[in-house]
Amino acid sequence: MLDPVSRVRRFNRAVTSAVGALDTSFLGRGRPLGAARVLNAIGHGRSDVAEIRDYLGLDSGLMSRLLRSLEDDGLIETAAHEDDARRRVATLTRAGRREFAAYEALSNAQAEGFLAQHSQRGALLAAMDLIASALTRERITLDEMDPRSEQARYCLGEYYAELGRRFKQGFDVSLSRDPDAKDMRRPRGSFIVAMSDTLPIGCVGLKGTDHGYAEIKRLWVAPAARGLRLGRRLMDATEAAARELGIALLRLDTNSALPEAGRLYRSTGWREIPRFNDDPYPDLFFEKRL
Amino acid sequence: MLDPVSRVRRFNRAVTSAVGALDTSFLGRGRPLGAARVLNAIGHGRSDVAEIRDYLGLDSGLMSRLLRSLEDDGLIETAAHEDDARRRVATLTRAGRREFAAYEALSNAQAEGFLAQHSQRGALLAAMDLIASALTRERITLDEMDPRSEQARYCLGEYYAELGRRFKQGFDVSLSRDPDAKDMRRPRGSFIVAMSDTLPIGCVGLKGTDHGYAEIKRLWVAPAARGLRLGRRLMDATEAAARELGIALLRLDTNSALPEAGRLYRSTGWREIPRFNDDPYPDLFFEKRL
DNA sequence: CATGATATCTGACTAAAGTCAGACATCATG
DNA sequence: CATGATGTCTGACTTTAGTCAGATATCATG
Repeated sequence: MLDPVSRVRRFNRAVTSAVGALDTSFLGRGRPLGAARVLNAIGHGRSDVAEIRDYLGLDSGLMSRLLRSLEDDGLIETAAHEDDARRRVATLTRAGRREFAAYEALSNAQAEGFLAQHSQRGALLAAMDLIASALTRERITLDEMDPRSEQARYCLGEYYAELGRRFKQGFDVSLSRDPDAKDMRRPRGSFIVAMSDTLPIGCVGLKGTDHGYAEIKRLWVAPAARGLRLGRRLMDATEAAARELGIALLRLDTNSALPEAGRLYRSTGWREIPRFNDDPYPDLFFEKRL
Repeated sequence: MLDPVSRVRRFNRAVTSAVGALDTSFLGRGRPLGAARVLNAIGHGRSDVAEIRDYLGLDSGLMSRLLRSLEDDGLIETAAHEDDARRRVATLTRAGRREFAAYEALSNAQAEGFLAQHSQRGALLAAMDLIASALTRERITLDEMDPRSEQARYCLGEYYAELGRRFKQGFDVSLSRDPDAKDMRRPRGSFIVAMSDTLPIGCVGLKGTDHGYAEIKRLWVAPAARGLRLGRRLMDATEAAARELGIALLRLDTNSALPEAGRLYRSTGWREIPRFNDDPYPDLFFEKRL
């Protein structure tokens, strides 16, 4: 009935009017949208004036006036940046925090209302995650993190849960050779998390060993981020980290129940090799020389 | 990592900036957004001025001025409505059609660009359909149509395809008792299609018989529209149509491979009865007295 | 055919958003 | 410490969007 482009455009129309409705609800607090947006940006932790201006795409003159109007209303205070007195930082006053909380309540109510009208929340949220990830694709960052960080542990938890679903025999991490965190930290290795906004959507570990090679472990991409070629980006980033650490040979193991992983490795210069460990889960083994 | 409300809000943020970008691309043609929107509404076949005003939510004074500016630019012409000289209808001139085509090209390019950056189109489009249906929920209409209409045939095709996927033995419509179109037209029966925008997203047929009852056939809801309680709305509408036609007893057959259908019938006053036909596919039979 | 309702248009506004040039203080650099 | 770059601010605009009170023409109705 509809070709793909028409389907995207139907989505655009639907979403345009929904965004308009959200904006209108913000006007209910008697403040123009521009000022409300600046207040909310500050409330969400963007204190640096230049950063807010950049985020909202505002002219410096307009930005200055919006800040002044919020200041006059007693909602924010501005001060010189402590490292650079040309820059200004804005913070909410007590009244500003109250006002910000009111906007937050509006946003939350809107979101809850939307969820409440739908009886299949899981599918709806999964669709929203997928689209949010696709739309913010250029803003996904790959950050090297401690494998014990909250973000890393979240990714690993999701990864193990997915293996449990996809392996016929399930997955019990205690039976697998769980890499020691310190093997995935500099200088022995590395752990990279892909972040979209504040949401971790993928990870990969580089585990140093004493056997003349390092291993790639825990490559995972959130279902919502699949199709964005994030797996490849994560692999490229780990290989770059490995080169930086002077690692010349990489190995990894995987399972044929994860065909997309095998395809990725084969298409990016990895060569299948015989089993090189006795982990019970993998049945495919690869190697790549850097 | 994220609770449902935060996930919805992440989606809102992503979408707000995407919508803003689309608006900005429209400004590239040197015309304010308001005028561009009116031009596009006319291009998409909304000729009646009041209808456009209602669709875009514009004040009559503003609308009038926007029309005048488009007219001054030679892009549209307005004339009195042929049935009611108070109303005006707007049509594109040759130059207007050219300009509209340029906007269409921008929209299409944007949609294509978005699709092109994603390697799992099917999943992305399914997510967009789902969200578009959820967002336009209040604008879904149930329209009685000829079962031979394009919209009805599209729904039936999707319905058969889904049965093929969900029945272990597949589904061959020629083996099933395919109802005659005239049995699903007034005065013997009815066929209702649920429309979202111009997209059919569900259907149900009421088939008149000569056995003292009518049958509900072909109840289908598009995957993108599930969770909106559309199945129930469709059933309510058919039952209303049946009452109108003086039908006192309804029957239907279904299959236990479609558990959501069974749940719907049981929760809306249907009573399971013994097999009443020799169709090879159904294994569950229901009846409801009106 | 008088009357009230409806659809559009015009004039006279206001508010919000955005633009631009230049002023000013501060910073980084040689 | 002179110089050019940077970040913010102010004043003086323009454009866009939106509001509101009539004016005008037409329609539906009794």
